[in-house]
Amino acid sequence: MTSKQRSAPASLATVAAAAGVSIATVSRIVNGETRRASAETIERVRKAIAVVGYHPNHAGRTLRRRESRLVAMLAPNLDNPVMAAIAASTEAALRAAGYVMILCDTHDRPDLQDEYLNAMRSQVVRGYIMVASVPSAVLKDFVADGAPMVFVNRRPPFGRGAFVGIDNIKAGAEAADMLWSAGLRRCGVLAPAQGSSVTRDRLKGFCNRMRALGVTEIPKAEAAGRSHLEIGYEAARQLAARDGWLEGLMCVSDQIAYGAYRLARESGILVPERCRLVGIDGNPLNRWIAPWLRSIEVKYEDFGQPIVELLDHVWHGRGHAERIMPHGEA
Amino acid sequence: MTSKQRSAPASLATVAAAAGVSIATVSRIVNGETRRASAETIERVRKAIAVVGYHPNHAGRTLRRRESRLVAMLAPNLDNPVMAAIAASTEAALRAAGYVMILCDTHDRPDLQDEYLNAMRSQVVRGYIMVASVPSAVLKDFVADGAPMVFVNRRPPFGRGAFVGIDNIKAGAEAADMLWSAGLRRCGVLAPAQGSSVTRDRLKGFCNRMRALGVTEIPKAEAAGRSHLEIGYEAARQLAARDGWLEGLMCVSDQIAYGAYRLARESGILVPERCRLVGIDGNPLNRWIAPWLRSIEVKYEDFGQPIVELLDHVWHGRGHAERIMPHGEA
DNA sequence: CTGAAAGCGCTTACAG
DNA sequence: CTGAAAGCGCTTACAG
Repeated sequence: MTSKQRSAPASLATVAAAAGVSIATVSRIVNGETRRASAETIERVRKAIAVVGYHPNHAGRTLRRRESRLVAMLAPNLDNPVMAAIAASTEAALRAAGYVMILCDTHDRPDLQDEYLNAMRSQVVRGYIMVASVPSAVLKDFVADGAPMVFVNRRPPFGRGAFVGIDNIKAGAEAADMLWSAGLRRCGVLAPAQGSSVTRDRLKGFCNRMRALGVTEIPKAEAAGRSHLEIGYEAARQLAARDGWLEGLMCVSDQIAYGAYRLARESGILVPERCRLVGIDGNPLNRWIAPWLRSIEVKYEDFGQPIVELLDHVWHGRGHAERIMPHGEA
Repeated sequence: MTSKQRSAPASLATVAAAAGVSIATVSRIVNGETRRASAETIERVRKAIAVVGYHPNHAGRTLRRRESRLVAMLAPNLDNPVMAAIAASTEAALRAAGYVMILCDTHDRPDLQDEYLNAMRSQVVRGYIMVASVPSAVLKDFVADGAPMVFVNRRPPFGRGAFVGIDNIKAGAEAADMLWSAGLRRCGVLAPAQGSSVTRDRLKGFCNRMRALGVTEIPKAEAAGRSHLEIGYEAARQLAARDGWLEGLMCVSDQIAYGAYRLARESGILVPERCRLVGIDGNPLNRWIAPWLRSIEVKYEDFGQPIVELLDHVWHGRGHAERIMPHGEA
């Protein structure tokens, strides 16, 4: 109701002039420094703010305070549902704490990660949330500098750092149990080639458990690809070509299971009757359109809260804590 | 290799002192104002920048220039794959043009949309990309103020504005053709209750085409719910209870089709043999795990480029253009 | 209870 | 080719 067409935006000075007080006073009131200020002045300033249509300019505040309310999240691959769930919940938790999240898509590339880290530093962001980070030169510098960071899913590639994620070894073991308890003995694993620590731990947990159960041979296929969907398809193809269709396949992620499913369907293999698929992640879509998939469920929509808590720890210099999130079957 | 542990970051002044020149000179060189400057000075400054580990502080620049390189995208519901695809492609296009995107999740709520619009203005963002915006008080003010905006998918709720989206009426008509050409005559539609213009147009296009083909009765179910998945499930339930299972169902979005699929499966109805489902959006996941769904494909990953182009138009005062994106069958 | 003043880091006309 | 200076909007010790 107040704004003028494209005129210069109102500043503290505008308000001060309109209210007949100093900008210091306006600043205090804007910032809720209400305890020392006469009720009358407060009222006059509030009115002036409404009249001139004042909105604070964070560039000024950031410059002065040498810190902003911005928090950067760097994540690979926005269209991965796991990332989307983490991003959505973190965004909500940060907003509740009075912060604004900047979401950067690194495409899992070290060069883009570095570009964004630099860009975010230039924005004077207050913290960095690294989801599935990748080793890179600038990241190394940031860690060495003690930049406030929380790592999610993948552990920090350099030194120590706050971390939120699940126990992937345990998750892998439970995937093994799923297949075993269904009576399946000849099972294989599908994974991305040169996977992250997440992949490695899930594989390790699975294989160790299987061996503990007495299974000595665990056929494995690793493939490269632009997405886990393609990786799953290709890895399943390699495995089927080599060992035929096994009774069960443990897929390192649900998306890999989707890829394997497609090949099975195209090959006339019934899932889960002829070949059972087990995944990890618990994509919420499963119960709607992939009822054939059993999966170790991870509640990524619960990650936001602990992520923000750990960031708070780091800000207060309380060291690098960890939050190992629970997971279940689904 | 240069950064010190948590010391104050280097500023232009630091560099200037180290290089023995004025901060004006450093500023020019940092900004590539290289034409007027001796090669020797440039070299000296470059060296000093590396030595002190200088990185620009955008708060200072923004304050001075009264504009930033930040662009805000406000979108409902980050975990909707349609939004994810639009966000990812826009982010890439903006980055290529030298901007940084801030992604805000409005949860389709007017109050959050307003909160974010205000917050983004405080960040001095240079433009606003409103994906599926909702009518709200602050949005109205922004539009009246002539804030640089591009609307995506849903048309601007107030006045005129730049727009990127598809021809939803045509898409609805083509969905009708899909069912008709498969020989199906008794078909219904599933939609969200109180849908947006997108929903209305898709419905309108579908019904008009069906009527043109001689179909007089088009059973329709509209349901409310937290997600299109639930809406699809519930709408299908209502329709089946009222009219039994029809030969075909046109679902206003793929997610609605997923919901309907779940009910069909639970009801022992074979899809697509007994009941054919047609959706709109062309979720890339379909070819992997939902081969039973035919869908009008929209290339949301192509939206980023035109969105940034229109933003550019607006910035240069070239008025409010539109880009109607193509769609196809899939 | 309130204000004058310094200064955060940067850009940019202006002078030389 | 380079620099001194003003000023963007804000916060905050300090003085009163």
